[in-house]
Amino acid sequence: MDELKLDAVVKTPGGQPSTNEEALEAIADAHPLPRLILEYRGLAKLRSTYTEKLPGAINPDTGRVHTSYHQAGAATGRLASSDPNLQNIPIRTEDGRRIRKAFIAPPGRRIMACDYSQIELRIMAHLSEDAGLLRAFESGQDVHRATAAEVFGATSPEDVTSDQRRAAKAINFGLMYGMSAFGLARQLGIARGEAQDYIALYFARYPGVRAYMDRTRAQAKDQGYVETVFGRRLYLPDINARNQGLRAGAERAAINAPMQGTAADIIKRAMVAVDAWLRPRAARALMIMQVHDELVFEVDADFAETLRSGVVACMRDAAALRVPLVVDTGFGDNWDEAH
DNA sequence: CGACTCACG
DNA sequence: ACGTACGTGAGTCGT
Repeated sequence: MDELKLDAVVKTPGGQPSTNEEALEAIADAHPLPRLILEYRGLAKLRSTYTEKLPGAINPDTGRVHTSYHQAGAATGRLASSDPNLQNIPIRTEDGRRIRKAFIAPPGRRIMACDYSQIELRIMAHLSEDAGLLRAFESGQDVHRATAAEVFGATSPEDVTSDQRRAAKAINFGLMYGMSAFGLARQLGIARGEAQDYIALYFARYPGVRAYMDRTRAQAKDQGYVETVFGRRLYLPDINARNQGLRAGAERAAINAPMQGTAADIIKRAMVAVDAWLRPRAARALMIMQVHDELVFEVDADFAETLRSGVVACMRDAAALRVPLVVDTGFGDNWDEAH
């Protein structure tokens, strides 16, 4: 970067000039090299982590890849997956999806994927009891579109542009992570002041969400922990630290953990229910993977619809919140098609 | 073994 | 004023 006079705009946690995707993207217009490096890195990652590793992970006795799930692997209550990690199989790029297509159903069977729709935002609606958010989910609206209509003042959700919806989606996700105006600005490529305006507008339209977040921070500082809907706690030893960076990090974790943790509780309850439902039907279908808000099955082709209705009921009824839980399902001969 | 990067929700 | 979005696992590189 020195030689080509390209300025680094991002620093690593160690204070060095970063060469990560964001940093290279920022200087890609000044020289052809950054984009070539990104392209190479993306392909090298897919090859070294997946293409060259997964075939060696096939168990010769079963002909399958078996991951390890860790029940207490993540602080929030999520499962973790390792050796190999099957919770980070690519999906976001076309080349990546070629990896996912390699996970196939045996002859005569199909893959079924079932995922919770917007589960963490639904939990935020439940916990905050915010009237606008509850209404959006109760009426089955596209919640990012509804948020965009509120924040950007569209007369109706149909008038929301794709850019407005994208910005609203970033706001919705960012809020659940305890983001700042700076973080939103960076995510959207806009000025800090503009991002701050969006956030202020959001909280004006969804006052229950702001009150909930203030409550959660206060409770964390007071009690030293936050908890999920079902009462499972995450202790936050840094929540009152004098070191501002540590303290701010703990505050963001305090905001996020009840939502991420409740979602983890709910899908685990669903898995127990699915297991019980499936037990007398074990020859017809297997629950084979969990990916945080998704369950994956293999199923006899002629049993697929029966499985779908059984699993959807288990997942939908795993918790009774102030908003409905919605489950999306898909089938395919491979995991990619099932989405 | 730590730092960095990047795959996923 | 300050740093700046949550939670993971794994590959590569340098020490």
